[in-house]
Amino acid sequence: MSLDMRPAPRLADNLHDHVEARLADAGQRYTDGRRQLVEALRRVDRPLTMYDILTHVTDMPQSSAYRHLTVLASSGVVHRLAGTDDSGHYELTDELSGRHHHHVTCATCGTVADIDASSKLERALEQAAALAASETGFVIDSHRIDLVGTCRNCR
Amino acid sequence: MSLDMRPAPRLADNLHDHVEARLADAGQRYTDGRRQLVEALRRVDRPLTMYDILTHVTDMPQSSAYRHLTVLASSGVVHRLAGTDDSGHYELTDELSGRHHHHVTCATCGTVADIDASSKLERALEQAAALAASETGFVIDSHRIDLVGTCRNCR
DNA sequence: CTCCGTGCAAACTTTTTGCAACGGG
DNA sequence: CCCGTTGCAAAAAGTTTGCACGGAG
Repeated sequence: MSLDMRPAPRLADNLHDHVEARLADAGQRYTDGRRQLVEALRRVDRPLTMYDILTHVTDMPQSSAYRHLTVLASSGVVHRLAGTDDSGHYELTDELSGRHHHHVTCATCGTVADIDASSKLERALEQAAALAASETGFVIDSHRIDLVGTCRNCR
Repeated sequence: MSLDMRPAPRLADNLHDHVEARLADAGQRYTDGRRQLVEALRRVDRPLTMYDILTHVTDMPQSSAYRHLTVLASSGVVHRLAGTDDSGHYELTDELSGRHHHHVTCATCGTVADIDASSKLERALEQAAALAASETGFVIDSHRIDLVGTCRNCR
């Protein structure tokens, strides 16, 4: 996991160029399969499960999707989140999507939606991170709020 | 998931009585195996994986542990969290442990530690929850912060 | 006596990996 | 040509379930 020496792209216009550059930094190629996955994650703009992904990217073997996502994750292109159920969810990283955000998970169906981060919230989280560091001895890399609730469909 | 009509025990002195009452409410018995699990979760006082649990509670079949934890979770005695890795972590609920708290996960080894919630943080989270509700149409049940970092052992 | 709880083994879900073939640089 | 990428199938890891027995109420 290398530090980000590259200026953060605030918009996703030239998304694929940035993805390619990140992959190149990690010594990886931006192949067609990987491009399809990035494109799907951009289009849907919501954390997707493997099942969701294979619905949007047909004719890709599951194992290839996992391998691509692993590469994309370690290159800082995508981020994997856990959710309340057992399956992982994938999304473009904050740096590539251009917005820092958090998540809300549906306790019933496991769907994850994004919420944008407010500055007030961020300040509170910074404090929480500092507190946690001093209490637990952890070095905090990142923070994330996960709210749990019930989505429209499950009500 | 029933509402909590029972006064929250602020201390865990009579923990087992409270557990028994919650189970009784759900029409369940407080058997020896279940007691062993609750006792282990109390002793270690940190979210435990199944692997951890079976280390502390020897001579319990894994399937029984899963079944007990499912019962305990649906009775509001334990809570299951996701973490960054693929395996679930279990802990006593806030109501039984007597303290509302959040978590910090080690990105390297997956260990999860607790952090107590400050009132300032809680206020910020309430606001975030309200914002999320209006933006996404979710009804928010609970909130949780998950900080990600590196623990002492992994540095 | 009747269920609930328990153990064992097998099934199921999600994710990872070995191996061989393909193909771009 | 070489090495990274891909597909297929099998394996691994985590969790759930069917079935039968035993013990508590």
